[in-house]
Parts: sequence; C-alpha cells; structure tokens
Amino acid sequence: MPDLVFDDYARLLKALAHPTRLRIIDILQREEICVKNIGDCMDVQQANLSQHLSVLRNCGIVSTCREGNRICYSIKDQRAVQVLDALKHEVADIISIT
Amino acid sequence: MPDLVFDDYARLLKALAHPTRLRIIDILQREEICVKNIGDCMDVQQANLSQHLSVLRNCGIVSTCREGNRICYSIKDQRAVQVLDALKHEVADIISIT
DNA sequence: TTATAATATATAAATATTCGAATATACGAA
DNA sequence: TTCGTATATTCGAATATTTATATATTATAA
Repeated sequence: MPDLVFDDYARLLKALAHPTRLRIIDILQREEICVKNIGDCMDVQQANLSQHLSVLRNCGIVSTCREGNRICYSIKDQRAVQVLDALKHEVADIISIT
Repeated sequence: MPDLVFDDYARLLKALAHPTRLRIIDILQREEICVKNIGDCMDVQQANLSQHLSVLRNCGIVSTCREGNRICYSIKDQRAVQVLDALKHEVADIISIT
C-alpha cells in the first residue's frame, strides 16, 4: 500500500472525528435535510454547526444544493456512512473461561 | 442516539486518524508483530512510532504482550479493522448520462 | 426598497496534536 | 555486574483544531 492512500484515509477520518460531525452524518444518512433542521436535532450554535458542515464539505464527504432560502445537505462519500456503521458494531469482549 | 455514543465514536476515530497509525492497523490486521518489525515496515523514527503506538494503546485499539526483549502488538478492538476496510471501499462516482 | 430568516465566513483565544531530541526503562547476554 | 538492544516517556516548539463573537451573504416577504 502506498503512503498516499493512508494520507487520504487519515484526512477522511480526521474530518469525521468529532461528535458533532458524526451526529450530522448519522442524520444525513437517513434523509437529505437543511441546516436549520439539522440544528434543531442538536444542541449546537448556528455558526458552529456551519463550521462543522464546512469541514465535511471541504473534505468531499457531503454535498449541498440550495432550495430557495435553505441549503440542503446530503452525503456524497458513502464511506462516511460505512465508517459510522463500523463504529456501531458491538465490541466483542473476549471472555476467557478458566 | 445519546450524545455519549458519538463522543466515544469520535474518540476512536481521532485515535485512528493519522497515516502512521492507520498503517500500523493495516500491518497488525495481518499479523501480530513486535515494534521493531513494525518500524522496519515504515519510515518512522523509533520514538515517534512508540508515541503513535501509545495513542492506539490508550484508546484500547491495540493490546500488547511482552516476549522477552520485545513487545508484540495485536488488535484488540476489531472496529478499527472494520473502519479501515470501509475506507478501502471505492468511492462510487455518480455518472450522469445526458 | 427594507426587513427578516437562513446560512456562511473572519477573527481570535483556548486547547490539542505532532514530532524531534533527550532520556529512561526492561530484558538478555557476556 | 555491565553492555547492548528494544521500547517507552518527557519536554518543548510548531502547527492544527475548536469554539464563540461578530459580521457578511443570500433569498424571501412585506
């Protein structure tokens, strides 16, 4: 595996590695939705939410489309969803029977 | 989904979100291996490698066992491997036929 | 046109991450 | 014990991330 690949993977994970941004992915995974509605789902200030959305946008994880007054966000790089799914898997505890 | 879950997910992703650490996971996924041999696989200084290993250890992603002189590392939280697998998936380009 | 709602951006302070250099620890061999 | 090899830790400087505050932009409504 060439170095560059891991650089890319790390960039993507870094963009995802924040509770607020993971929550955004979790919401977008279910439905395309505008910023206002995302904000209603969680306890974050408007500017801060916008900042987190821009991290996801700049990394190519989400894309946007304007609908009149509003901006709708949707997931563009499905790997983000797959990463979140992987995280949701139960951690198997290894039980040693003595 | 409660907040705490996303905090946890973010902690794990943050620990993974570095090219060197992802590369370590990629190696450990194939075989349990000691630090020296990990270092031989990549261009990183000893101290720095040790620092990255400690990030993975502190987050519970890997575990260690001593074998005489050497310390063997192995993967403890399989979600790390699953996250890496998710990253490896091709990004599907949406081609619009006009 | 002006006002208002939805969203984004700029700036700055606080905090966290990264990495190299130096040093410490643990083990086996002599 | 002393030496050499493998590994970890500490510290400090450089850099990046996070967040709040203030301000800007864009579209609709009045």
